[in-house]
Amino acid sequence: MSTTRGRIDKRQAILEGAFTVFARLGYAQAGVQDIAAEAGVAKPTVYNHMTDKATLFRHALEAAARTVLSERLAALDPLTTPGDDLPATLEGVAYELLRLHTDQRSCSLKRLLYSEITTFPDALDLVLDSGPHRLNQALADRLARLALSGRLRTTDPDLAAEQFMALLTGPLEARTRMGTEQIADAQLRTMARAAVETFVRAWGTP
Amino acid sequence: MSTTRGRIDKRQAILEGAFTVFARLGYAQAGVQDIAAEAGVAKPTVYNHMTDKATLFRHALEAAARTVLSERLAALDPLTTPGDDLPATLEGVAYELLRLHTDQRSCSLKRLLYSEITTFPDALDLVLDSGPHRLNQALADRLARLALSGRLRTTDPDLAAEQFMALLTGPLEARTRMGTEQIADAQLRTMARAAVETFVRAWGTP
DNA sequence: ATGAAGTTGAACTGGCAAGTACAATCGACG
DNA sequence: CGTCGATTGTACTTGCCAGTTCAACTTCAT
Repeated sequence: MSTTRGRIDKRQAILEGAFTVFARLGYAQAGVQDIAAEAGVAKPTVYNHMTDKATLFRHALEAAARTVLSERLAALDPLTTPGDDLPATLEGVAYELLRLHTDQRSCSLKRLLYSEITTFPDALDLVLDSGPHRLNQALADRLARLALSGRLRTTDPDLAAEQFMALLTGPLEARTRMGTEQIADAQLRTMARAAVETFVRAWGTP
Repeated sequence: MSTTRGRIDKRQAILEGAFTVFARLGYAQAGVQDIAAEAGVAKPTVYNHMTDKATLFRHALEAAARTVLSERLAALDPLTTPGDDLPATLEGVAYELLRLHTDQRSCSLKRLLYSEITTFPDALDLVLDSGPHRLNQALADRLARLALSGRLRTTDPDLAAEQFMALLTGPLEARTRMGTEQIADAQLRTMARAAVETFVRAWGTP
């Protein structure tokens, strides 16, 4: 096997520590030393697992992206079995998505992507392909089912999914000051309600 | 006066050059040397005008933000005298806003903000206060007029403005791969139309 | 036990770039 | 013309940090 597991995989600790430190300081400011410390590991150990600071960054991003995506996909589950009250179900999902979109890891991931897009153009493929694109796809699938069963009037589920997410997460940027400030739970609920109301007014069945 | 103008103000050239280079390479990778070259100026001259690389960055951001904001505000003008066909007017404004949101300077500004938010927390105030917040305000004002004259059914113009912008620019992120790819003009028109259609379905008067 | 693989701390190298010092130059204005 | 201030090129100091080396140490499999 490639890595022995004498202790609980250092590799995992390194990736998590790397993401934490990169998120806190940015790529340039983060020292490999800092990362090693955060992971509870010596600097040479980092270089045992990763050839480069750059590849360390890429792998850390990739791991974080995977986690974030799976969380978001899970949040869509209630849409497969919507109760009698569609708006209520939508609101629940919307709220959950907002919560996930405002948490620490998501915000940091987005910031890191934006910041290093110039120096790591390939990081985009690494993350986006396993990112919003797949989430949109999944949401569109659910919405298509709802349209088929006559509970939505949209003819283009992909567009509907795109707009649903836009209504939901668009206002976040301004309200969280680009992810630097947390938002009260009550306000998240209000935002979810507002987004769903507009969406349903536009595309719901009377 | 603070700066003589023996030649056409170097200061301006420096700020523009700085923004260009910062946008191209990111803060860390951009060398003051590069910036001086881009501005057609010697390195010590840069330090004559700016004490620091950091303050140079701040001033460059601030200047760019001012430009971007004024362009966007100007795009709202048609809403003050909407013709008989409100959706058409909205579409025109929407398209113009999309065009501005996808241009080089806007994208770079957004990227730079996101990337250096950790190292320059104060840059947020510098830009955001003169940024989306004021644009939202202006748009909300226009929408309030429309609501008063019975052409929109919304009761909360601020919310309406927020959602209009969200519907419009939300889909941009995915489609431009976070601002790294340009979008065909025709597609911008389609997106504007889609956003306006949904907005009008939700809040327009029949 | 014993040896292989991995880990550790510390110290070292090398390169890169911020910021500065300085002497030569340029341009404006009296 | 001559002076003053800003500008220029160059070269230097300085600090930082990625990446490496190495010898000592831990862990585990056989």
